[in-house]
Amino acid sequence: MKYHHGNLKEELISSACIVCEADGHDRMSLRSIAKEAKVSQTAPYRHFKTKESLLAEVSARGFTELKEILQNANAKKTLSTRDKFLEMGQAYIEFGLSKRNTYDLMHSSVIDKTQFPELLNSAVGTFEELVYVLAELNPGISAKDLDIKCIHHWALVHGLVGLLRNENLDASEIDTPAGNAMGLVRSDIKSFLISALEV
Amino acid sequence: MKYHHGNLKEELISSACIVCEADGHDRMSLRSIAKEAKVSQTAPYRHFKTKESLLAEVSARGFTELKEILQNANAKKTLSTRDKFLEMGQAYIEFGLSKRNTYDLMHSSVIDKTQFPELLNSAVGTFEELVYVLAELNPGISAKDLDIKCIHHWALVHGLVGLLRNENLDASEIDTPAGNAMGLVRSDIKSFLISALEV
DNA sequence: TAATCATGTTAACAGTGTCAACATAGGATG
DNA sequence: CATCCTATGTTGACACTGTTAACATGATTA
Repeated sequence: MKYHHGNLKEELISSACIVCEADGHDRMSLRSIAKEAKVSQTAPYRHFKTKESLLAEVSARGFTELKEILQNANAKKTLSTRDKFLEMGQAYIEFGLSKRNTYDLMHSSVIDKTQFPELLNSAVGTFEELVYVLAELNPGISAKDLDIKCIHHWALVHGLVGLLRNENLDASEIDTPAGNAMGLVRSDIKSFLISALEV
Repeated sequence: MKYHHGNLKEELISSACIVCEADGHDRMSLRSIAKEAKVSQTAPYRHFKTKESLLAEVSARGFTELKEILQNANAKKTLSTRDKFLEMGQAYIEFGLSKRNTYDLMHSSVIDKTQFPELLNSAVGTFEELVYVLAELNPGISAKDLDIKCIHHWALVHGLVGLLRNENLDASEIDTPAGNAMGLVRSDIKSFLISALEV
């Protein structure tokens, strides 16, 4: 029986990633993941100053994963630039919908990103990947217009994820225009992106 | 000294609205708002089954207020349809930025909207207001295309609020393209909307 | 007047994040 | 090799949380 765990920090983070995605970050307790690692309830405090710090780590991994996904979409050499762009949009939305709770955490206000510079960098990194395609897609565009275009498209997919995820509009049994349209969009995200992004 | 309060339910709700906006819904405790109403910590349970029910009420009021704001923007008779539409977009974003924490709650997953039909109705109501302007702006459009257009524009403003609110990208001292662009957009939301909505 | 019932209170439970004080092990230093 | 330091673990405690059960009160109604 060893007193020291040896790899506790890493185990806590990866455990937290799993629990966060499964239950949501607000239902995750430090104590429970400490117990899962078969360690006392205060052991995590040797590696994370607060619960928020651990969550920041989980969030950062989410951004890293998202960035990789976007890079992969953008790296499909057989596709045209336009199609790579569409692929990225779809990939982004699919990430938001499948890693629902992680995505929630990534945009949650429980973590003050200004206090976690690395996390901020990860978040910013996602944006940069978008800059590359849009620059390729709009040759000769000014830097300012390019940035604004990025915000525009980022906001669109981010907002769509939010609507599809949070509102439960189409999951409800109530028959509403909003719900019906939401279901329509969800069933064919690519068509929606084509019409919305106008590319 | 009266044993019965007389108007506790209403006072709890309005108190919760204030605390939620001030501190965020996750930092609000039932006990604290009970104390604020000078009532025992379990008194709220005579009026709300759970904390979630009280938050649902707060959320519903947020949607109602947002709907009124949008209606007001849409009711400015001196404006053209196009300008009314822009006005609505701006009003939506300003609401999201000024009532930051309330907006957070409204789109938070701590409330399962399917369990609160009235809340779902309120949320859907916001959407309907958008349908009216867009129908006026696009005469002859099919119902399906109209709904999809609504989602498109709703997602855009919703997503923009999310980016401007949560990321802290432009508030950070780190100089990044994302941060700079975010500041740019924030400083002139109307111009952004004109370019993004392409109306 | 008497009974009912909505609305309040008190006491308690299990669970939370966090801190202070203590224990142990393994590497660095003499 | 012996000793100390430091990183990393444990135990115990504190104040706080949502929630329930059991009881108290007072207004409405039969």
